[in-house]
This record gives sequence, structure tokens and C-alpha cells, in this order.
Amino acid sequence: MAELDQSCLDHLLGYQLTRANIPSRQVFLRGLGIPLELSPVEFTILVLLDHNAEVSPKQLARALEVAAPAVTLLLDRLMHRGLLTRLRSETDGRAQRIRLTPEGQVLARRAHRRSLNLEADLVAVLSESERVILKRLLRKVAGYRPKEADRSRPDSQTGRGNSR
Amino acid sequence: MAELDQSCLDHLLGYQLTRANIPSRQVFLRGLGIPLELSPVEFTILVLLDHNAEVSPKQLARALEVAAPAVTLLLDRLMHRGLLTRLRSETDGRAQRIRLTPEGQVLARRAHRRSLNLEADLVAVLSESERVILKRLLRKVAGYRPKEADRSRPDSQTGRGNSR
DNA sequence: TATTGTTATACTCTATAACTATA
DNA sequence: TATAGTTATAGAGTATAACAATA
Repeated sequence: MAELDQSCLDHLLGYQLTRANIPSRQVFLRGLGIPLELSPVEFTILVLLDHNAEVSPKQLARALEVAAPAVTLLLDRLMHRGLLTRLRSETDGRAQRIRLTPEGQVLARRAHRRSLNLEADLVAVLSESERVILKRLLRKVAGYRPKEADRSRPDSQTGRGNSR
Repeated sequence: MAELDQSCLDHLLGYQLTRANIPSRQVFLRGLGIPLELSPVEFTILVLLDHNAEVSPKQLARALEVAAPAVTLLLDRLMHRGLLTRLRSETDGRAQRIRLTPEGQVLARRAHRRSLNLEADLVAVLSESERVILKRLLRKVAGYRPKEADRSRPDSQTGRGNSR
């Protein structure tokens, strides 16, 4: 069966990003996500909680660019697995402090350790200097924020969903 | 409110890819997706159909690395919008040939034209040579395929969903 | 009034299994 | 038996609005 010619989409950075994300995601799932039963966001949350003190759901929502209700659901799931607890902030009665339980900390560290060598095969397609360059360029792109005037709604935090 | 320290995730290429995808996705939605009422995959399908003759759902599933049932649903939607038709292949009674309708072709070309300048602001954070390098490196990463021995199920086409 | 977090809802995407019709 | 495509279903992600409690 003939392969389709996709050159008509080559000019789109977004297309290249999405395509590069496919094997990257597979590598994550096979090497970490499935064995430790963590989705990419769940992994990210656990690691961030372990490396940052006094984290609130609001901070997570900002850091991950995920809408607040989504964070609530994610934290619910991790809490029901006994990986974290929610405490009221002592300085602001509205806010919470999320804390990893001992089990959560063990899992966070195990996952983080595992993540260090996770992409070895994947990035083997690049030279060491290419890896450095790629990450630097991706960070530049990630730092872009549309001008306010361009935004349809100033405070819309549109999700990270990526259906392609 | 304090920003979280995310340096503990810097080593993961997948994390950088996902983060770079966020503004890229916003740019697509605001500049093309919302005005033309096309999701990223729908846009991709229309453009591929316009640039390739005699396309079957199977070919689309392969090209986009989307599971067959998902392709069925995507094509259903585009068909109900009058953008394409499904014809039986004359050489293989099981297969289909997807064809853009005149309206579909008009939209495909309008969308493609619009996509050419879509990311101008986004890629302005990069120099011209950086853009070339970035796309080349992304293509390398996108070309990676895990060794069969690593794959849990040889024919699993895991989706492109990207919840992070 | 504004902010933090939750609930509820609706829609999309994704994954799988089971089915049909053709080969 | 294998392949192309569909149906059905369940789960996860995402966006919005509306709400409670606190500031």
C-alpha cells in the first residue's frame, strides 16, 4: 500500500512537533507510564511535587497549563491511590498545600530515576550536540506567548490536549 | 504566586516537545482551526486528501498513526459536512477511495494557503537557520521507531493523544 | 468583588473488541 | 485466514459555566 506524500505539511512546525511527539510518547509509556501506572501528566505532577515545597493546585494548573477542573480530577485520582494529601493552607483559607505521602514520594523518586535513562534509544538518533541544540530551540518555542491582542479571550488557558 | 521549578523535567525530550506544542497549538487554533472550524487532524486530512490521489482510510490511519476506528469517525464528520465522499475501490471491494467534494477542495486549499503564513509570529523567536535545524532534528526524532522486541504488542498503533 | 477550588456537563480523543464484507 | 472498514463501548482529556468558601 502506497505511503502518502506528506510534504504538503512540512512547512508547519506544529506538524513536526506532533509527529516527533508520537515516538516520544510511546517511549514514555513503554518505559515508565505502563510499568509504573502513570500517565505523562501524573508523572509530571508527582515529580514537580517532590521538587517543590508547598505546591497548590493553582500553581500546578499554571505550570502545566491545564485548566483548574482538570487539576482537581488529576489530584483526586492520585489522592485515591494514596500518593498525596491535600492540606488547607494556614495563611490563605482558600488555598491548599499538596503534599506527597511517603508512598507518593517513593513513587515520584522511582519514576524520576527511571526517567533519566528513559529516552536513551530515542535520542540516539541525534548526536550529543544535536540534543543540546534541539532542547534549546524547543525551549525558545515553548516560551512564545501570543500577543494579548491576538487572544480571543484574555484569560483563556487553553488546554494541552493534542488530538493533532 | 510563586512559579514552580520545572528543571527536574528538563532532561526529558518528551517534556520539551509537549511544552513547545502548547503555543504551537494555540497559534493553529486561533489562526486557522477556529476560523475555519477545523481541528488539527481534520486540517491534516483535508490537506493530505488534496495532495494525494486515491486515498483510502487505511492509508490515512497509517500516515497519521491514528487507529482505524478513529479515522472512521473523523471521515464521518467531514462527510456529513459535505467535504468528502467515500467511493468503493474498483479493484478491491473492501477498500474505499476518499474524494474531496468541490467544497472540500475549496476548504482544503483555503486552509493550506492560510497555513503557509500561520506560524510567522511563533517562529519569529528563531532565526532562519534555527528553523531549518529545528525541523530537521524533529524529523529525525519523528523517524525513530522502537525495536520490535521493545513493543508490547507488535501491531499496536498507539494513538497520538497527548494529555501530557 | 476577586480568587481558590469544586461540581457538573458536554464533547473529543483513544483503545479495544466484535462484527461485516470482501479477498 | 487475513484485510478493510464499521460499530459499540469505555476511559481519559478538555472546556465551560456555575457554585461555595474565603479574601
